[in-house]
Amino acid sequence: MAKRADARRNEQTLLEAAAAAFVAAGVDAPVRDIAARAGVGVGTIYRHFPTRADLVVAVYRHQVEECAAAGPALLAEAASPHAALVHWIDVFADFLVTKHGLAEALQSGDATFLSLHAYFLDRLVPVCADLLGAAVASGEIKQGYEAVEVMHAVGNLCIGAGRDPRYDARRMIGVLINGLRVPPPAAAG
Amino acid sequence: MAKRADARRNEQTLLEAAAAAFVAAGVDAPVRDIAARAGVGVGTIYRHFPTRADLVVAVYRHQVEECAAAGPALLAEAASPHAALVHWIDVFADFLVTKHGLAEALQSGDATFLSLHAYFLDRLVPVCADLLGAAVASGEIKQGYEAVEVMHAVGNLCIGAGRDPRYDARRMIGVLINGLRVPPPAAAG
DNA sequence: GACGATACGGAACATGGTTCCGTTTATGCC
DNA sequence: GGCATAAACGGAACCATGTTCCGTATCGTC
Repeated sequence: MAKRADARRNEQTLLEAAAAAFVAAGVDAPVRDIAARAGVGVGTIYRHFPTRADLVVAVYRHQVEECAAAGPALLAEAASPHAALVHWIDVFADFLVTKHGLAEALQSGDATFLSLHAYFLDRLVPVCADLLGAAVASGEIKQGYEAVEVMHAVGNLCIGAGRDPRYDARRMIGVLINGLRVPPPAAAG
Repeated sequence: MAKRADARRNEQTLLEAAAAAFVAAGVDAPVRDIAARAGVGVGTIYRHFPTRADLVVAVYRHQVEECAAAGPALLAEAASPHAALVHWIDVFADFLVTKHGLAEALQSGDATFLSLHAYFLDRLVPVCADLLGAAVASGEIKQGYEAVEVMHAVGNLCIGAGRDPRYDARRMIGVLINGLRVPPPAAAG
């Protein structure tokens, strides 16, 4: 038999409650808070989403998929592979920066978030690898850098964005990507 | 009256126990563990080090001071301000990378570590600012970047070092710093 | 409407930080 | 040395949070 109707309803309610809680308190929002928002018991959360990572992935799956889909699209549209790469990384960084605590969770090393990390990598590293490869092939980016390390670095640079007004994650990501260019790089300010 | 002798002894014991616990379990080592290592009650820890940040700062103070002192020394010795900057950042990154969980704690945003963050910034940002300023003055580094953001970025890039063998924090820091060079940058591999 | 499978709720448990206070110990004084 | 006092100690108790478990309620079917 398929899932029961109430279960399906609860799963949806939970996703909305979790999304709201994540906005309000970050992806570490207490389980009890999420349960309370959804009007269910904590047991119900664990039944639908055995680990916190499952819940986070479920909440952000759409956006991760959009980000993944944006890669080939940008490569097709943009003026150059390098431009596509820069733009895509901007999309990726936007996503991380606007999700309170997500960048931290991704890199926390906390076992709770291991499968979250894995999902992001599985889904986005191949996309990034294509962009990076194209930019290398076009002679704009140095070869020898792996997509996974670039993603890791960009993800790291997103940490703390919005906490300290003196730190602009996108600006530093720009510096990093500039450091990947083959000389001479654009004299970006 | 000065501090009691047993108190002084305990403080020392605690510092050693904490250092050992930090090596074994990272800077988030449970308070009870540290207390057990030192053979004291948890209350004793809180009396000597009201916040976890105080304890961490006490444990690493020497090394932070050494790092701060290395700045002017490198500037005096190195072939160029840029070389001094690169070398100093390497020293700083080494420090963070070898202290399990320290980079994460610094950027966690957790209130527990706020004063730790503040101590690092107070102590090291001015040093970095001097190096950066010298490298800008010598025409090797683009102007317009603040020491605090560079430090923040470098600290961020140290997160996860040693957890994923595919990620080499120093390599990515190298890319970042290369991105700060005035064109043309060295064609570093 | 009754029955079995499914799902639910929330108490109970585990873990880790933090507080508090009764007890112990060091120190200065006689 | 013995005592009074302040300082310091230990660890139980408390709080917050994640996680498990099972008695109860609900759904879907016959």
